[in-house]
Amino acid sequence: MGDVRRRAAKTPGAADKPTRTAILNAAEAIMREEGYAAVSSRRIAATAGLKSQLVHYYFKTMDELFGALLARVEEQYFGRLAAAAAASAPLHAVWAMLIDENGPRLTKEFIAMVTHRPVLRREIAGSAERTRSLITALIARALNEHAPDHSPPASVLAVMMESIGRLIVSDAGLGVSATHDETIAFVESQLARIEPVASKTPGRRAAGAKPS
Amino acid sequence: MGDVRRRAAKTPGAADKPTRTAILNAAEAIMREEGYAAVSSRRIAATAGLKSQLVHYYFKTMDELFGALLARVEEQYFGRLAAAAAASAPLHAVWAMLIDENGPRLTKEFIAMVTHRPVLRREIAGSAERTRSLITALIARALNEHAPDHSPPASVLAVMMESIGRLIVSDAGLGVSATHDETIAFVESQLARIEPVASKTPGRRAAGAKPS
DNA sequence: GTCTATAGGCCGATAGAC
DNA sequence: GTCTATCGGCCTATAGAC
Repeated sequence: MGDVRRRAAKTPGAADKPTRTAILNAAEAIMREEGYAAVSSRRIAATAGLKSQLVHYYFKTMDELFGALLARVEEQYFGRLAAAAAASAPLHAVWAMLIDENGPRLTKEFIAMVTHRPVLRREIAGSAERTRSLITALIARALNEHAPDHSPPASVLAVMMESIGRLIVSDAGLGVSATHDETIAFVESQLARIEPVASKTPGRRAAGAKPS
Repeated sequence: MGDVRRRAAKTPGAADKPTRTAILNAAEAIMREEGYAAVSSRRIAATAGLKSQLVHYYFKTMDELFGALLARVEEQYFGRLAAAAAASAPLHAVWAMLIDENGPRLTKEFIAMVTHRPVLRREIAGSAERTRSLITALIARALNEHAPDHSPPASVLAVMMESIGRLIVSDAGLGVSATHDETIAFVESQLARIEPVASKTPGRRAAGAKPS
């Protein structure tokens, strides 16, 4: 029992076949380190220690491979996003995700790839919209509880949060980081106003005052 | 007189040779429409109506070609930026540039290309820093004249302005534009506070009150 | 499922005629 | 400066043996 011969529609081994996973892992690694343009069936095979034809066995075309990789990356990403949203300080958690290099690196790569490989445009656009509305909802909820004097609408704040995060990550990729510290400090000071952080870890007294 | 046989160091015909220009034009067009990965000597030649070997005559390597294109794009970009900075409402003019699709499209492509072609990283980083400090200076000047109650530092505002602009352009490329109108409206309302727009075109009374 | 073999194409780059 | 000719390489993808 357990494996009742289930049928996968699209590709051999719907998801968790180890070789398939190895292929996607290799593709993701190459994409992250050298950009989407460096991802080829041969490079993938070399990285994963396979023959390049196996790549074509699991994914008929490269478009299909990139689609599968995108799906996997999205799934992980929204999983992490959901976890952040469920944390005690959701906005702070989401913000931490946004300025973490590793997350947006692939996102950026996929967005850039759309110009060259238009097939994935709708999927990527949908993903972007989904992220946007999730963050907007989180901000709206926080605003509802701690409304500051006159605040921009939640949707605008969501755009600001996301865009600043992306620029910081993009700059970091270029080796530019001059004004990041004060930008991050500013964003976090604003976040603290609509989502007060109750010093979670016990033992130390309330955060905020540095002993200097 | 006039052409005293001047020597160009790097490539045949330092700058304004028509074929060279045609090559760069073609490269730029392809890059803009299909992404950096679609730019090849053969595609360039086909677009410009040349033989691909001519591309290699003017640019020994593709890296050199992309470097030359970057230099040209930067020159145009900073020219426009300087003009905007000299306008009567510099921040508004710069903002208009930032959310104009055509400018940042190539910038984004070059930034994405860095992952794949690291040679240009320093140059692109320098360009980014130059833009950043120029915008920061404009904002600082405006803040100095019309200081609002409590404003973030100019450098942070510069990051915000640039990042929001980039996200809007990026979204537009994906076909996402749900919250752009209100975002743009918000940014412009903030800009108007630190850089009042004296209704330039005469005939109508002061802007701001809509007859509805 | 993994292999060998191979077709057919675009790529960067060079050599040499004119 | 522009052309023809060409090398060697990497690419996607398919056919077929095991």
